[in-house]
Amino acid sequence: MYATIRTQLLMTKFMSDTASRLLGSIAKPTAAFSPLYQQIKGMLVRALDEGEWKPGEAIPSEIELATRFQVSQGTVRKAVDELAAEHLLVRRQGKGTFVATHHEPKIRFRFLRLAPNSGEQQPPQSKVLSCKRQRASAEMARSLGLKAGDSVIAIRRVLSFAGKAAVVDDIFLPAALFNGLSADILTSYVGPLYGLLESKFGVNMVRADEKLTAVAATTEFSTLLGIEPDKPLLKVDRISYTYADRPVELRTGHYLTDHYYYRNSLI
Amino acid sequence: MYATIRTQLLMTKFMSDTASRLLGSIAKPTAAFSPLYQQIKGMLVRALDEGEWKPGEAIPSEIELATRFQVSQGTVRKAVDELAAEHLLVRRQGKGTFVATHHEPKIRFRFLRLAPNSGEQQPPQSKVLSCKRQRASAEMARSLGLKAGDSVIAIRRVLSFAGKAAVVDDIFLPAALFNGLSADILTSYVGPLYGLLESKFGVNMVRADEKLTAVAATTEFSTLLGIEPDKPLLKVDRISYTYADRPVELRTGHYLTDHYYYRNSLI
DNA sequence: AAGTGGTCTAGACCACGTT
DNA sequence: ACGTGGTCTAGACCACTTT
Repeated sequence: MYATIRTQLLMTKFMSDTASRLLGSIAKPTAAFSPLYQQIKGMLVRALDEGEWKPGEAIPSEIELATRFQVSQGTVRKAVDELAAEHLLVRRQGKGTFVATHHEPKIRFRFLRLAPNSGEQQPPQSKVLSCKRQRASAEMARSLGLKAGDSVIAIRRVLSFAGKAAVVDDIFLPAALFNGLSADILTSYVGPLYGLLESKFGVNMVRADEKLTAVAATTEFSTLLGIEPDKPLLKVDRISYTYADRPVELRTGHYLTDHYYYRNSLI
Repeated sequence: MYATIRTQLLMTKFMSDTASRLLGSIAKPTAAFSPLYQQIKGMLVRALDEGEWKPGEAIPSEIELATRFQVSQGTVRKAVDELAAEHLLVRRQGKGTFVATHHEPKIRFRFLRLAPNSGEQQPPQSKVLSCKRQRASAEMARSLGLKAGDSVIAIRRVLSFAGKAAVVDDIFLPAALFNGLSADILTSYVGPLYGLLESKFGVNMVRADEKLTAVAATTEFSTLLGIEPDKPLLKVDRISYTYADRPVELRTGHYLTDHYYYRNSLI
């Protein structure tokens, strides 16, 4: 099976020196060529997307993958290196390479960029206010790659640190992917939402884009956060993506930044 | 000279298989070991910091560096790869490896994360309001690694897009590093501030940390931005670093996010 | 001792840009 | 034609973890 893939790869995409040796210089390099390690990276992502290995599990060793794909260990290595840099995989020397999971202590809440002005970082408490099924708006459907009128699950929750409300989240998920998700399930679950979505629904968030603006608190948000109206809030619009860049979550957060700030690094 | 360095590296840090072959198995690996490519990366950063190669210039080819450091091309490659990933260097196939510069069109304003809600991204106009020399506050001195009472240059400017004011920046630079910087120089210069600091003062910003909060506009900022008081603004506190993680700039921006947003990617 | 990822080397050849 | 970075291979050995 893999030998077939290999041949196809080489024929359509790239002439490795091995192939040159084997086949002679028959074919010219094509206009758009993609290196072997990129193709292998793509195949690994597809395997992750199809759930061949679940979050937290080990993927096959480099040597094993190398024999499977009929390439050298170094080529597999480069593919895995990039996936590790993108946090799809986690390497552990001496143990193996694992599918990244939102349950891991070091990764938990890694998409939550709020840090306290003083004191230690601590995990938030989540209180679910509502979880309703509704029709996607036109813009929502477009962002999530849904058809107009498809169902989404709308969640509203409040995050608190040390008992003080700091964030109101409005979360929208394609109902087709998260069938059965309810307020009860959300409430009874401890840990990050993305951990739940990963374990119970097999959808692993790996990347997100955010748009930040400053807005005045509406009366709605001011009551939810226990602050006076018109107080400035940090509004965070997020689109989250799973493997292969499929958008699967829309989220708007309203952050109270009196005692917390949104941290970012520019490189 | 390089042979000496090489020997020292090997003795203190790491036993390459070459070294093992040469020296036999005399020394045991030390507790804290740093791979060769990391050491070479460090030496390259030091060279950049000392200005051995200026922004925009090419550094020596990989083969040249390999013979200099007495390692294989692959080891140099790994060091350069990491520096390219951190945007200290820029690789160009067929041409060479270059020191990253803020003048490059693709890099210009890469620390400015404001994007328009609609329409094309465009470069900002800068209007310098003041440029004064003053004493660093205690906290400022601490952040910049200065002694209490050292001089800093304080710059206030307004950035506009399509003639509309969008940002007020308050910038603080160690006077010792930027002697002679004046409002005139700032005003007569076209392009990003970091480009000027790089060309005229030899200080290249490579990394920055930001803290974002939402605040109400004071009367001061509301007049500068031409908006009503108490309007929500995005406050961005930034510390910028040059090579080897030395902090060299403190900056607070107040962003009007009516028509622009702060974009961010979580990975 | 065995298995995994991590480092390093040496050599071949490809793709890209310049001469 | 040549020099640069980019890819790929094969093999050795190191560091870390588990058996």
